[in-house]
Amino acid sequence: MVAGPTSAGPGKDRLRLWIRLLRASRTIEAELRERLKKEFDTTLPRFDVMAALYRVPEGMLMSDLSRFLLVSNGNVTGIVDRLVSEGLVTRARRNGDRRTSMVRLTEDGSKSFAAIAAAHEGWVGELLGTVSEDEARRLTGMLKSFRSNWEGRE
Amino acid sequence: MVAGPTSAGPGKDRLRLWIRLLRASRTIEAELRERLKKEFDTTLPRFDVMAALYRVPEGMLMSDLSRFLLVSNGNVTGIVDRLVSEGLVTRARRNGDRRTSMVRLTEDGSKSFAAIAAAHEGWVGELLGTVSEDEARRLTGMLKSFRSNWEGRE
DNA sequence: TTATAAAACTTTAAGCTTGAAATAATTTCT
DNA sequence: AGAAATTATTTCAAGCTTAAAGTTTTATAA
Repeated sequence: MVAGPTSAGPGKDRLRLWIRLLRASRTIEAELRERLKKEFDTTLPRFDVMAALYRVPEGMLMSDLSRFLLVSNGNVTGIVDRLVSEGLVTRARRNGDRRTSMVRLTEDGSKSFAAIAAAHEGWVGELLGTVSEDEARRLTGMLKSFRSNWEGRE
Repeated sequence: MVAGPTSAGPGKDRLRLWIRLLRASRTIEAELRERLKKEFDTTLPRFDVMAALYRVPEGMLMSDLSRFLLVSNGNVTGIVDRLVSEGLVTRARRNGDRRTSMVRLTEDGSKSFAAIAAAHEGWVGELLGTVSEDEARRLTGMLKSFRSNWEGRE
């Protein structure tokens, strides 16, 4: 997935783009993961879940989290389990539908996340420092448009 | 890692870019993983290792693979173990330095990879279909330049 | 030479990830 | 109402991933 095209030819430019895209995100991801571990003793998946919940004080269902984060249901179960055991998140059974539970950040979780998110934003700014703000906006637009075309189709 | 900025402000554009980048690569990666599984009963990590080896008939050391693929040593050990047990790869002890071993594709592995790689390239072309070849080249250039600036530093 | 350090790998423990199977609760259909 | 399908979630097995610790071999140096 990270190696270059095995030969030249048409369509190779998109393959090259994909490889670049993947290497870039893996490299940045690795760096962020390492810093999250070192500075805050946490992980990317935990950070992801907390970031999702931070925007929605009323909480999210497990399936909302799963959809939003683009990961499987079972995956979210495990991560939330660990966050609960650390007191950063709660699972509240609901009256209306007893299959579901609302997942929310605790006060601790919220404070904790705010601190981590601030550092995180700084890191991303640093790691993407050579991309101008203007260029960043353009790239973002390109990525946004190409994604929506095929994803979520059936 | 996949949620948006928690507030507005300066530096947010790079954060937005990072989130787009990550969502894009996760979405594409998930699609490719699924197809590799369904069509060829293999995985992305196996494909990555085989792609790396395919370019180098004389083989690679474990540490070369690890460096090239941006993953840890122990990780490569496990993946190569499985590829060996499937007969797609061999580990050849070396006379010169008995700590190391050369990892090579077997003939089976090589044939198998060629078929998978052809399909893979088609998929990537399809998934990135809305990006023109020209745009792909420009994006690739941007990604290349911003990466090299901080990665591999000390 | 012989201790010491360095290098190349492997092993291990903990956690992440998926897809599939299992549970439980709710909805839909007849 | 009762059966059947759907929905929300958890559990499970297998595999991926890392960092850290351990092993073996090679290089360095006193």
